Amino acid sequence: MPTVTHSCAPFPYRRSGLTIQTSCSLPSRDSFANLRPIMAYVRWSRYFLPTWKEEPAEADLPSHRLMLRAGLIRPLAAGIYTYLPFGWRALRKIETIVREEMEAIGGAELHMPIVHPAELWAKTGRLEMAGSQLVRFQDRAGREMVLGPTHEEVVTDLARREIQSWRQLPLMLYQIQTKFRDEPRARGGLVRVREFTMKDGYSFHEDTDDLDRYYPEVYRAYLTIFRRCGLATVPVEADSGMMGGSGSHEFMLSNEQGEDTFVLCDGCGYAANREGATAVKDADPDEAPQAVTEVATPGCQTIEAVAHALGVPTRKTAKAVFYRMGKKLAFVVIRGDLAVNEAKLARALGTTELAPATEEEIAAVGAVPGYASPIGISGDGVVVVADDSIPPARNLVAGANKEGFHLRNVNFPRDFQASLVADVALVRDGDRCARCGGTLRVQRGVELGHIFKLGTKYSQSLDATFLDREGRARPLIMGCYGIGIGRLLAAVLEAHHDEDGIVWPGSVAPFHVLVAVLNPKEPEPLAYAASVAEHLAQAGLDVLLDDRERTAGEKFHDAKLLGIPVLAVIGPRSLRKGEVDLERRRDGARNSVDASLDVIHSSVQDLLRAEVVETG
RNA sequence: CGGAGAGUAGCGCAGCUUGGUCAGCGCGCAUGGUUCGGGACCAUGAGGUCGGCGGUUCAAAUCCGCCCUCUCCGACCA
Repeated sequence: MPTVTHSCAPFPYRRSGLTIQTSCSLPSRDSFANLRPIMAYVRWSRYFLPTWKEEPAEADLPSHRLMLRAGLIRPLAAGIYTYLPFGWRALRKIETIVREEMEAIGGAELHMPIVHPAELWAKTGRLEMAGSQLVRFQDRAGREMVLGPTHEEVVTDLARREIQSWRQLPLMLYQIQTKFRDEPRARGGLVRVREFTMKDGYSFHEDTDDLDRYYPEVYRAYLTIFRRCGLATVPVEADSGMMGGSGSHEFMLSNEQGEDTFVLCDGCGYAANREGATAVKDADPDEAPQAVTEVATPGCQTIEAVAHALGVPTRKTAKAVFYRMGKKLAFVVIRGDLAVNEAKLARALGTTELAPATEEEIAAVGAVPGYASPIGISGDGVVVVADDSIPPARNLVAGANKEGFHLRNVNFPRDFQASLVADVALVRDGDRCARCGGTLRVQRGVELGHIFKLGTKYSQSLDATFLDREGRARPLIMGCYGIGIGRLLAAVLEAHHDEDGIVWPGSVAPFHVLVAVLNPKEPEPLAYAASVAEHLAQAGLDVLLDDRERTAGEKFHDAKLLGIPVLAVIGPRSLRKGEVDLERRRDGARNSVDASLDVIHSSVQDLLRAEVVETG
């Protein structure tokens, strides 16, 4: 057997979880049998963990600042990050939790490609729908390709080829994979990025009953995953949006700076994404319709100005809002105190392409911007939509379609008609709950997970069918389930930090213990600290040894910044007394224990057990 | 894509209004020495085409134009 020589690495060249032979020649075949797993610790002096003393100017969110300062990530471009070793460890801890819970509900992990043929996306109609978020390019043969922003198409194509019989169902496939979406606006560090790691799962069922039975299992698994990561999430009813399908929930972490908005009832617990939330619209006491009269309102182009000029509350006005959908114009009439929810409007109109209309487009249908009136508007080019707040309202002030004039006492449907009456209003903080009459609160949050009952949207368009028990070919019933792993990591930091740095929940901490030698230049303390680290690592703990030649102050500050649950301090002061000082990151509690390996080990374990209770 | 802000040494910033000792400060980094339990001290030193291109001028980090990048708000978001 040939001997390959290479330079010897200085001790220790063993990293956690790896088995690296440190001899200078490859071992013989037999010697592999003697290798046993080496649970090694990590020496900071030989690790890559750069920390920053100063706050980065670019970052706003606490999680983003901490990830940069504590050496978890580094930016490459807008919304594109490198995970450094410390951050990658945390990410892998989270992935492990996700894997365990997915396997627990019968999921089988696979790995799908990141590059897809565009043709596949054309078949489901999402090639154009996904629009500019979908990165497209050509391979050398000129074939159109895309970077996968999600994998419904690919997994359904796989199912089409492989699933023929009801006997193969149900099936849950999942992966942890990189996605790329060219977001128009990346923001907030890892909260909203363009390249990201996602756990995406897809279930296949023979009928909707089976999907309905399985869906709650995933729902519960998601709650478990987030709880194990130390996060209390709020499941909210969600809009299934461009995914299609019949039911959907988002799992939100309540956070002031979150990228999403949801509504929570303080009475019955009703929770919904703001896109789909409904609220009671109190109607004013019924009053007799009055005759329409014209009134001069010069310079009053906003509802507030008109209401003020005429001395009426905004809820006694009708607001006109215009959207362009394709070649048509949507003329939305809504009570003046309410705002239009574009997602609801799009759903009511059965369209996905809504854009605010320009003044020219508004004028083209005969309306006067600022004084637009639904009265007398008709024609093929315009669809009048009345919010359901309009029919019960009496004697509203509306535009007169004449520069500088409004109409008093406008009533629906006496004075104008609508093609459609629907709830298209945005829920406001303080609105009353449609279910229990309680008060709705609008909250910002970070969307950590999203689950959908897809139904047959993809199986139909990709012709993924199976033979049912009666021998009939039917499209697969599907569900899909996503978790943003990097965003979950960011959320952990949002929820678990203090002014000094990160405070990891034990379950996802990159290391369990940080062993800090205060005087690593002295051979004996360093050797002793190494033996402590080795001992703890052999016991199965993830250990980082701070053997850098830094002042004690720097080490203590870095320890707080990194947020490793337990800090073991080895310095001359305690060593003289035959002790080691242990400090818990969560509350700063300190105690000195006898400097024997076993005592240190059991003391550390005690502290870590307390962590599990607190976060589990 | 709209609105706002910012690009000067690895990080944080000053200098720009009023063009000319204006290539600076703090931290970090390197070397030597002193320190050594909560971000120490002294000395010496390395490091920047001032985001890019063009223009004005005797002279541009500084004035003008175009472009690029980054951040925040909004639009958008399976």
